[in-house]
Amino acid sequence: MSITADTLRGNTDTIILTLLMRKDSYGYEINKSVQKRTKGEYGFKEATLYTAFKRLEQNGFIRSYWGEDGPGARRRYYSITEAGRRQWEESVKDWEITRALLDALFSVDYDEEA
Amino acid sequence: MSITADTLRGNTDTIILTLLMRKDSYGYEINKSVQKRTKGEYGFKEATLYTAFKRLEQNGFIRSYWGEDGPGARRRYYSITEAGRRQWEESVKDWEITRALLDALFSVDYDEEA
DNA sequence: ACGAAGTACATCGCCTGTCAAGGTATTATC
DNA sequence: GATAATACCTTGACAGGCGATGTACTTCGT
Repeated sequence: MSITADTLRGNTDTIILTLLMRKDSYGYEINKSVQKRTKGEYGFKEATLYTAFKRLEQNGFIRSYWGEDGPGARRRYYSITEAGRRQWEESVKDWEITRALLDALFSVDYDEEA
Repeated sequence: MSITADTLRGNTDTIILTLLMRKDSYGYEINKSVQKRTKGEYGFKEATLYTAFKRLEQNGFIRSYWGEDGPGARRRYYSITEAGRRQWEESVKDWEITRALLDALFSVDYDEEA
């Protein structure tokens, strides 16, 4: 696993929730959105993605339904729940805290006597 | 595991390297420094800390030696190697990239059509 | 003198998220 | 009719974090 992916670990769920805040979506599309937002620098491995959906649904943060039969392969759509929105709020706050912690911990200019 | 700890996962090694860039140190002291820098918000679990030392030493990023016998319990000191410094540079660059990725991925204001 | 708390190191075994590898099915393109 | 793209899913292994536990020495309060 690359270092980037390791730092991203555990944020998969929040990334998915962020995209579902916008609109209902399905696995393949969500992954394309991630790739677009990161200019191709990051994308989920499929196994990671579908494990995350399962976890999120089990936790009650998302709900799923099969898309209408149109042309193309069948799609399982996901929508975020109220609990999911609350979880998202918390996770983003948490990210901001963690980001500040790591910025401090990676600083070589820190004054130990402060 | 708290969300914070999960995001921090994989950054343990870099945190340790950062502190060793400053001066040689030992487990207990390193952990105290982490707590000080994060104003008590974060600290390693001992098991995490000592596994990290092992990993870092096996990778050639740090070297260890027993401290002079003084009063108090014996201490195993660690010093960062040249390879460790290079690794640190890379990891911090990586953190900056990942930080930007997550900031983008957690944004609800992102323009999908951009 | 004695017990508690602090300093300091170390290991074992479990848990969790990631991912390589494999599989299924449909549609579009050449 | 083959190839690529779309779309979903599962299994098993791996790696890092951590709870629990153990060792040993020192300091401090009473």
